[in-house]
Amino acid sequence: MGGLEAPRSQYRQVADLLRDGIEHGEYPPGSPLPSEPDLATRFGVSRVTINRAVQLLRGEGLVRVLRGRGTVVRSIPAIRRNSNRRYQRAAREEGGGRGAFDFEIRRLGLTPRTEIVQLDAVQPPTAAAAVLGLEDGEPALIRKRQLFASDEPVLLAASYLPWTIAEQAGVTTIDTGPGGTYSRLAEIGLGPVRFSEDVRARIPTSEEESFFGLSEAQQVFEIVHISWLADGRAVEYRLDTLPMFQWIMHFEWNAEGEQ
Amino acid sequence: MGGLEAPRSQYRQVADLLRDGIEHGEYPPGSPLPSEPDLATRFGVSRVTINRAVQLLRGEGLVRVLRGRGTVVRSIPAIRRNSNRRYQRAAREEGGGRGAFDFEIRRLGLTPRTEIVQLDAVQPPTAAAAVLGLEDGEPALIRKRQLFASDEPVLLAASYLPWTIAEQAGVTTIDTGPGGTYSRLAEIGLGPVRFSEDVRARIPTSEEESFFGLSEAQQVFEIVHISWLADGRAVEYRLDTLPMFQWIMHFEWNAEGEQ
DNA sequence: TCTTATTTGTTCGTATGTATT
DNA sequence: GAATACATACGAACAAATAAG
Repeated sequence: MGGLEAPRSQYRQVADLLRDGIEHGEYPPGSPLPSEPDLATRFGVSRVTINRAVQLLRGEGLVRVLRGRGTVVRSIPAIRRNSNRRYQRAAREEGGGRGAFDFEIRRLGLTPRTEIVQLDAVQPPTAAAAVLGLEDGEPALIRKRQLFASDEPVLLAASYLPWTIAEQAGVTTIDTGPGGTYSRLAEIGLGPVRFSEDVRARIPTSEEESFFGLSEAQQVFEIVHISWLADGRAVEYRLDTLPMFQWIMHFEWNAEGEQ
Repeated sequence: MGGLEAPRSQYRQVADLLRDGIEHGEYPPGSPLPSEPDLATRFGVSRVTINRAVQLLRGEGLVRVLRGRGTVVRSIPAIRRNSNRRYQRAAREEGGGRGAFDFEIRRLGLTPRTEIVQLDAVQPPTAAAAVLGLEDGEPALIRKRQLFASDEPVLLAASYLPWTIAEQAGVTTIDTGPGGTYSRLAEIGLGPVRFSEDVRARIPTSEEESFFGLSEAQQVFEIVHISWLADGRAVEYRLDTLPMFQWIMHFEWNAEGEQ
């Protein structure tokens, strides 16, 4: 046995102890945990039990496990995603950054970075096509981005716009100018007036798993963001994927009526 | 080995097969999965491997595991939580129910049920006291509820109101009347005009674990809901806890300005 | 109530595979 | 290639919860 008691399973007790160690500074952010054989000897349990405990911490986002190298304590604090503020012009343009993401990250003293991994005319997924009112065969602009906070991957975003609108607004290039896509849309009279978001949790795709360094037991937030025009049409369909432990989502709205 | 191939681990392949079986009707909602020894023989793997696969499905909310009895396929579909609609008077009063929760559940053809487990004057948690502007020692009304959809536990809610306001509004009793607490608050001129919600994922408390039937690896949504008055004061601090797989959260808001 | 069979939960020792240094 | 570190898998065993008698 080795000192660990019965009512709570050993791997959960080990996880509790390691969690305490992380929160109390014994294992500071960025530092490695002892190796699993080490911990097994230290706690007097088998390595399988240690591994299971570490999987729990991994699921909580407390550690990042690097196969062949070791396990390190994560260092990026939770990022507050202000859904309302994100889509106000002031927030998009402030600080010279290209959007509210930059602001959210810099506020934490971290360095934001955005990589565009795809910028193309494509056949949109059926869900996106339906929302955007695209006929069969009508193309859409896809803008797929990877976003980082101090080199930690924190967000995957895939945005779809009707190609004709994207071309007219001049947002088919990498740099969409000050204020980004929304400001260009506003300039041609197609600025969205209302937004909706659907948030759910799901298991990551294998692409997301490797990008975020997730285990298969961890889940991600999936946010379906839709930008609406005054006449009820949608101009943008966007799919955001976020590691759950990395974000706090903030929403605000007024009480009655249709706002 | 037994027919399962290398690049993807066996327990994940087993999970994939079981997931397919559930989605394709081989194991319909409410039906039991074969026992773990059975599945071990069937797939030609050890029972530990089967157990691990089932834990994955459990984490996704596809099955409910009952120790000593077996594993059954869950039957409650994802519930759409419309944060905006929830706090409109029409939604609160419609259908004769006592709130938007009833509506959301009935829409799915399920039977809503609410149990009040605590209704008291208490010292609020520090976070709640700070938001509500309560001095040290000032009491708050706590209204703690368990909510069910066709007897499946789907939501835990703990709401805090300043006691003096709660008494004045007449909401210190179990039945708060048509439209609920918000309608009573409105009647004394303290109807909230704005709401905010902070959504994050965290591991469940042991209370939540047993109430929702979660494993330790599953997480829950925690929603901090605050109801604001026109003068910037808060009248309500509420903590909602939801099993992640059970809900889709919907938000809507207008584009510019302070709305 | 007690007993027994069934079912899931946990743990170990051992072994092998894969990734990194 | 060798050493180190994490990932997966098996067989075996026991614990804990449940159900049937």
